[in-house]
Amino acid sequence: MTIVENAKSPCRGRGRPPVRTDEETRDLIVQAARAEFDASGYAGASMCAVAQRAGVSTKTLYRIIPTKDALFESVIADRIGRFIIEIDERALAHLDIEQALERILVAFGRLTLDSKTIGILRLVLSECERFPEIGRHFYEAAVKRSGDAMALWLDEQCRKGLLDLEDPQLGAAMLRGMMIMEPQRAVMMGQREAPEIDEIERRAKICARLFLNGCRSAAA
Amino acid sequence: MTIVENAKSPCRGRGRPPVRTDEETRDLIVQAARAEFDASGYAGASMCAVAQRAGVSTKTLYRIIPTKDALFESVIADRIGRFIIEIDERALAHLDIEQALERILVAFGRLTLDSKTIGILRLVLSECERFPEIGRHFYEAAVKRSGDAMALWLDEQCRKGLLDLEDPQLGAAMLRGMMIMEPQRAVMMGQREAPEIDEIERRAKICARLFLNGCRSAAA
DNA sequence: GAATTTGGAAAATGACCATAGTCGAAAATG
DNA sequence: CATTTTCGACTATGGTCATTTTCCAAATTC
Repeated sequence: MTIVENAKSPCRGRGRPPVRTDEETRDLIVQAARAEFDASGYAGASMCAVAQRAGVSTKTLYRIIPTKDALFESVIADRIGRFIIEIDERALAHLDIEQALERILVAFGRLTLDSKTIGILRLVLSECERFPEIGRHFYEAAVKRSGDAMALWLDEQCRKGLLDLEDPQLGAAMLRGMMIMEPQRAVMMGQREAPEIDEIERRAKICARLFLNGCRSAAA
Repeated sequence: MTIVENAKSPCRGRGRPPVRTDEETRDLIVQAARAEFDASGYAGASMCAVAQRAGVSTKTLYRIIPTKDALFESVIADRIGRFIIEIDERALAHLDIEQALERILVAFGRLTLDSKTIGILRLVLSECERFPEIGRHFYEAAVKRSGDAMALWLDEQCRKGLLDLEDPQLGAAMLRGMMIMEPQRAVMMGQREAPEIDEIERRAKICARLFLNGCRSAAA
């Protein structure tokens, strides 16, 4: 008695079969919307342009995602998972502390200095007044989570006696700032291209050394 | 034979005297526009709302500032002078290097962690795709100039042998990042209030110590 | 082929906006 | 009071946009 089936099950229904599943269409739309919002901001983006970019009609667009607000939120939600940096203790175990921190900073830099990431960040910053939920969600899921991961690692190094830090959260915040603020801001303002991997590595090396020296000396 | 007088000289003209000078009206409008753009972004702001906030008619608004673009540029231009940090060598001369750096960081923090400053920064970041001139101008006049001032000071300390830095520009960038990125971003995302002066001072102290220790140790 | 279902193209709707222009009430001079 | 000037209230125009609706050409089953 399964009256309700998957709406898109392939072999039922008499009419014209769907070109794509709604899932796929949804993806197309969200990708298109990301590009459009990125180029024009929330208020400047046009639903019509999104539909064109996605290659669907506005009718389909509105069937899948019913309002512009919902579309914007979908775009952010779709990307938010990519803003988290994982720190894998075991992969770093065989490295000395400076090399390990370098690795962590490189991972963080690759993530946050990527031009797509910066595009989303700009969107969030621009619109978080209009969509406080998005600001909060992004901050919790991306900024805070990366910070916590770093702080946890720093705290562990302290417990191992390799480091002396009063406040690992603050230390993590400073590390992130010294690593990415300047280049990220320059990219966001259109004053330079996103840095290549070798620049990120160079920067990470200098940051790691300066930071660790700063802490070790403080301990002495 | 002075035929052309000041357009608003108080005692000529037979008709109704102007309520304000055009200068004053212009100020009113720019202030109102700052609030409106800040609240709604460029595309979302309405000229009508700006006029209402300023308490003038749209006619007057357009007489003083002829287009929305020009208004936006006026808002940014009006504020851009406030984003520059001056470093007064003589005022710092009697301090040791750590105290001096602390002072510099406090000045920089007060400037860049102020909620009005952050509002303008958000505007610039949001709209610098639409107004590349604004992005460039802001970057040159604010970001770069502050950075240069700091780098110059750092370089001088190196020459005095108090510091060992390969790249003072990079050092200045890192200092700024560690000092302000995290709190500035949290404020911009609406996740906290702008920090009070004592928090800024605490942060400056920690930054200065960590940074100087980092550099000195690198020299040893 | 008839019935049925899909989704694109295009137009319709109702709102808001930048910008320009008209009108007239107020306030000063002579 | 007549004249002159300022400026706000109101209206108009041409445009864009989000959202809805209509119409229709496939594509599939029976």
